[in-house]
Amino acid sequence: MNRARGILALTLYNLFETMQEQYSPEQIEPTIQQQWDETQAFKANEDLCKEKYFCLAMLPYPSGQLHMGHVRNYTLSDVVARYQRMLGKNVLQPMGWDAFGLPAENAAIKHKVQPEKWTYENIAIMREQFKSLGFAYDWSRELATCDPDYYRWEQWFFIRMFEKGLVYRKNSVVNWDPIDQTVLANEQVIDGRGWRSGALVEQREIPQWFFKITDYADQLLNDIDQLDGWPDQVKTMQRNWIGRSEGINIDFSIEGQAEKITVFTTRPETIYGCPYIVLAPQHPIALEAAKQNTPLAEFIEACKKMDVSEASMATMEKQGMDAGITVQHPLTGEALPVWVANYVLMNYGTGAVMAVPAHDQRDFEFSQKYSLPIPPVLVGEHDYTQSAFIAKTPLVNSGSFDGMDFETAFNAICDKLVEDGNGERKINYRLRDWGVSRQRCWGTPIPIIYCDDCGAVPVPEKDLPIVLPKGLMPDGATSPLKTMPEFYQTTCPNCDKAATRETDTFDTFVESSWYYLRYTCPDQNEQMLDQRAQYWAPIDQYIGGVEHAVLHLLYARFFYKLLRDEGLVQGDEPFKKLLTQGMVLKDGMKMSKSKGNTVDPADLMAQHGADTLRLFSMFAAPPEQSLEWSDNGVDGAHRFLNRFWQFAHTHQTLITVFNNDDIPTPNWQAAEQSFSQTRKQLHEILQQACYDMERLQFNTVVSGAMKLLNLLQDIPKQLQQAKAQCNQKNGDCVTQQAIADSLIYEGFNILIRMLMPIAPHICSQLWQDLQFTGKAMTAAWPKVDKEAMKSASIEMVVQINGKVRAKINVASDADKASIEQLALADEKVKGYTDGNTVRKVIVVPNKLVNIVVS
RNA sequence: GCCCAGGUGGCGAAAUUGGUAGACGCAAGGGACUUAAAAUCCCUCGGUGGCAACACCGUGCCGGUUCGAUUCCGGCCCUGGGCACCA
Repeated sequence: MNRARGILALTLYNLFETMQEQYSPEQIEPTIQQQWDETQAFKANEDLCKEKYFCLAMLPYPSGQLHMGHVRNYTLSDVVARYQRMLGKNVLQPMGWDAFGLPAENAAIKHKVQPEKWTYENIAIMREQFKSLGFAYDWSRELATCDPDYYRWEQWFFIRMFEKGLVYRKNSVVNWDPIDQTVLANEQVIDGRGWRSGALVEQREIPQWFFKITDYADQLLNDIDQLDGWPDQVKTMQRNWIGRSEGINIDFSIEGQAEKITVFTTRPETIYGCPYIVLAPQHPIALEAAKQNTPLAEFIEACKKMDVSEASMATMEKQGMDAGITVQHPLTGEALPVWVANYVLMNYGTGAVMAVPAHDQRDFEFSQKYSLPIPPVLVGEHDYTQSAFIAKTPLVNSGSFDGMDFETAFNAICDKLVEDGNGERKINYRLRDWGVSRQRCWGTPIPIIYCDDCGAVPVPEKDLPIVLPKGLMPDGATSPLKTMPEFYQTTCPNCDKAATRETDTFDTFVESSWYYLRYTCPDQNEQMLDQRAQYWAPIDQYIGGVEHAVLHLLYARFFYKLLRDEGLVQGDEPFKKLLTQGMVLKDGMKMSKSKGNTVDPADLMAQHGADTLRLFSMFAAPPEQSLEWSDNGVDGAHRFLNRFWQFAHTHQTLITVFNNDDIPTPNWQAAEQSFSQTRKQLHEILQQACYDMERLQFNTVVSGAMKLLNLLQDIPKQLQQAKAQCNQKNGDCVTQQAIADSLIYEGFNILIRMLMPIAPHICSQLWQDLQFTGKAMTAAWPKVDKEAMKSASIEMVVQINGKVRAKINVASDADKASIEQLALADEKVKGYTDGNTVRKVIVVPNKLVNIVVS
């Protein structure tokens, strides 16, 4: 009986022991998260005494469940935020929801659920998932862009811009589905057909609202130079998107008419090589000509039977038709035919180009197809049956301009055209004004009222916000706002007559162009932004997907300048540093529901915990590259955390004792060589981690942490050897033990701080278990001990003709001459140099010696 | 079509940006422990040849610059992102 009880007690005791030592994220993580909640650990205050740090990841669209792209994006941001906090900065990291948009309307059509309900339910799910991932957000600043308290300020600002003349209304083409009688987004057009109806999509012109972003083209271009913290690739993409080019508008007078056709060109020096000019199908003169020309009218009509995206325009087969009118060449006086072709874009330049088939590839292909002339006007041997000759060589066949080089000819011809009244120098931008009207119901209502007498009248400030009606239920056809008189019937603010509201809503890019500033004062009900915006702006680190490299980031930069010009913020640019994160792939493909290759972060969290997921997503690839998903890799990350946990618990007493009694300063002089080497490596790893942290290369920070743990796990073995050695020498083995212990303490202390930003739950828990001084929340980033890294000698590589042949040990302060001598004296090296002539010796200090022999 | 990236072992990657290619991890193979399995620990692991020391080849392909190139230059091939109404 007693014996049985004894065995039971022993078993329980063992069980208790194993439970203690078991790494259980499912217990640790909620506990730690609750501590953060209760202490409002991440609530940010405007503290003027501390250096502020605004860290932000692009706000998510609340699509439902979290996907791995979210986990990666928001972990990156969280690691930066926590790291900066450890450096002592006053960190703000908020979170919000890009809550308007098409998917909510699609869900409404599919599941008969109101967009608002769907959106808020998704937000609730995602908020919980974010919380269980342990992100250090200041939740008190959370915002959703579909909240009238948010979008009222967007409406207010739009009206300010209207009053300033920075917004206007004009006709613009959209994709029209003739069966569903609705406007389609580009993504809803599949192979030229409506996604639901299958009808051939048509281009249709409707009036829409525009922001005059082109007024800011030069600023948006020039201020790119201020963006030192942005990747070059993104800056280049933005420059190219704005596409500033210097050229000239040239008038070609139409024979027999007073009217002229104006073309824009950046290559006026090739004007003698222009055998015809080409109009976009939507060009007013083309439309005019089509009135008396049925085949032309049919051709223009046919050009409308396609979607409006630039990609489909550019890949489409070039087609054209002679418009039956002629113009006069401004320099030769020659009569030139006018063509209409689908490859000329109405919304770039003047919608008309002078063709120079010999020196422009698109014109060349067009000339070949329709057997039009290809007269060369530039010097150079070239086969003009194969391709256009693209170079800037001197002119030929160009009258009095023959022989001039590119620059001289460019200026001389421009001057001549301007002098004759046929030209005007012009700087053109590829950038177009930003069309913000959307024919959708789940968006911010555009605050405009149409009155028969007064025209488009802005809603008075006192009537804002214009709130979306409740109970919206889109059905895939006309926007419900257009069928709700209670929404659109109103009176004119000017004359009180019956009037109609605008039923279009804003492009959701408008919301995402300024949300980051609203985080600074989400509770401000009197104005759009207040003094707190001045404290926090600009964003110190912005993080988001590469797919936003142009549009979102350009619109946000534009809006910041608009806000600056209204005195609401200071400075020119909203984002000091930018990190563009790569995609998450599986089997080499982007993860998506349609491809059926998704991995559910919720499952993985349930299985391994948040820290494992965070660790893996930081470790698997550098932030900017695409990340290949691997289930085995996740297991590996979990194994590492388990090893980390086990190590702490194996050495628990040791570390606790050291911590409470302060670390004895070990006598490193008395240490065996291997211990100083280990300590040197330890600080080298830390130094690398500091460097990698600054350059946001977290994958190598994780590998550094792994190396560090491997190093610490080797110390007991080293101790055994050291003890054996000092026994032989009758030395002080107690000292060796003390040194090993203090190394373990020092190394683990560094390790736990190094991992804190990436795996904050396990680190916080261990910090408490090991009774480290102070709170885990206020732990500082570890410091490198430069002394530890000093060493009397270093190893250098010796190459013979660029191939590594030997290694030598040299004093760390040795000069080049003595290093060279040492290298040449090496036995292995002699084997290569004997009987050969040493031509040259290159010594790279601290790295290598290369001996060139022959 | 245009603009921007990327291409390194069986796989994810590293190489502080012209200086030891493959750190760290995954997978695989072998071994220890175990009645067994799991877990854990130890060893091997770019290719070819060789018992071995070692030799040669090797960072998408072709060429160039350099004592030295994954890194710089020129040309090509492939993959990914963006192209203005997906966000």
